[in-house]
Amino acid sequence: MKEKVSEFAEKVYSNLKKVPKGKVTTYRELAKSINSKSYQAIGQVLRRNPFAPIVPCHRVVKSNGQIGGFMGETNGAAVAKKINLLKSEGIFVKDNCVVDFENKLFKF
DNA sequence: AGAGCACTGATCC
DNA sequence: GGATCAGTGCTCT
Repeated sequence: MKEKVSEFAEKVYSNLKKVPKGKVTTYRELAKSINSKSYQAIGQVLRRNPFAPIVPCHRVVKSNGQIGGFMGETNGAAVAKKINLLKSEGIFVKDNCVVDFENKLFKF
């Protein structure tokens, strides 16, 4: 796979890295901040994530506070790990939903 | 060129 | 409240 990414992906990663620890963001806010309406494209790019350890893709959740997916799995061990990671950052997740999501939500 | 996707909003029941 | 349809832009095959 290529480590090169398009401008779109670059913006996504750039904005995502701006999210402070202990906070989460949504695909919607992220897409809007990069002037794009394609939320799926965000997921697509993050899924292929060429900067896996560099970009905190686990800090991105759905607009309703649900986890969404992780490493290509909408629900599974990968998601469980994502939840565990968030928990380490002070973000608790219950039933695939972020606890006190609105408070943890980071807005650009 | 075509299909798929880690989504969302609107619509329908 | 849940299920389904449509729209959307980008990546992969």
